[in-house]
Amino acid sequence: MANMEIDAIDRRILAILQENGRLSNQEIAERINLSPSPCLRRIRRLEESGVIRGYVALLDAQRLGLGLLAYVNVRLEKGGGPTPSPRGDVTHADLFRAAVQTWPEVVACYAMTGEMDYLLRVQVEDMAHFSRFVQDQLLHHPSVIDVRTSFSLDKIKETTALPIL
Amino acid sequence: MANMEIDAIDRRILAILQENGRLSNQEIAERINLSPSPCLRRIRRLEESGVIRGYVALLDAQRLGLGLLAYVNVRLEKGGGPTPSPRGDVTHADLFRAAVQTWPEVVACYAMTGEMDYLLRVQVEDMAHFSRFVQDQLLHHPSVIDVRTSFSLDKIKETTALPIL
DNA sequence: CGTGAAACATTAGCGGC
DNA sequence: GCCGCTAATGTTTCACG
Repeated sequence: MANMEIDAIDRRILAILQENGRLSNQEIAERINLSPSPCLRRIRRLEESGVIRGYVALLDAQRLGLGLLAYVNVRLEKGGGPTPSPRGDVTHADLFRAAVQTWPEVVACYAMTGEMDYLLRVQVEDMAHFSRFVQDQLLHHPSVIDVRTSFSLDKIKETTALPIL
Repeated sequence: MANMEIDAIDRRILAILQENGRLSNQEIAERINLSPSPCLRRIRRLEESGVIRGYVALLDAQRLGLGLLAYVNVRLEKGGGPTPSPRGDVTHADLFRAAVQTWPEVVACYAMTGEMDYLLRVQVEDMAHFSRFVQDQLLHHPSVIDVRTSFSLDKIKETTALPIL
């Protein structure tokens, strides 16, 4: 089911769901002028095919005491792991990626083109917490060479909805 | 309702909902050993207070033909707007922020500390589309001085769920 | 906080285009 | 193939103990 046709009606359903993921099937059916059963069949098909990756609630970071958002650029050592082992090497990239999965304050991490190797989105309570994270986790990690941080001063725009229409 | 107490039970509800925003109230109530009505009352309270900002479906960008993700650092002109007007000025920042809202390919934008003024997350079909966006929109904008782009090579981690437990 | 009943939503089966 | 109807099942919601 990796490949599937997505027609204009599917796109309208997706546009609605990525703005409000809890609308009832009936409500969605009404908005696209379809009866509930074919509408539901389409939604299930989009879910099972993986076009819809899932449904989530979005929370307010401020109100949960996570008021500090940072983007951190990380550069790693090149080549094999920290113990230069024979072959079938664990690379620095492998080690770093595994570590990232265990750090809860890192909510996103991408391998990037350009000067730096990785871009991390880090969501924490305050500067004290962030400082501890950088000192004790990031800079402490054997694969990390260099770290450059920018802090978010203001959120101009932020949406999980993709421009599909 | 800006300030409200969030106890351990609320946090467990939030942790569940930010992983699966379509679970039925009954299912959530079971998982936290509560009966459906107080559970629903808590959820409604969290929604109305704004701790839960909303519910969304997350879509697969690849399967929707939006396979290219870029982070773009933007630097703006300093001071008042492009027509150096008397006072009560429209600043370059104001102009740029308004433009950002109208660009669908920009799914996120933050004002940042550091060398560059803004960080944009841009989601597009391919390099051709991205190139058009930079040339025709970004560089064409009168407030923009400088633009530096990095492209995502690999998604190591990405979650909308905040580390609240 | 929990119970229960009414209102509402989801889902599978079937006939028609 | 895809749509829309109906009927059974399951879920949400609210008044009340």
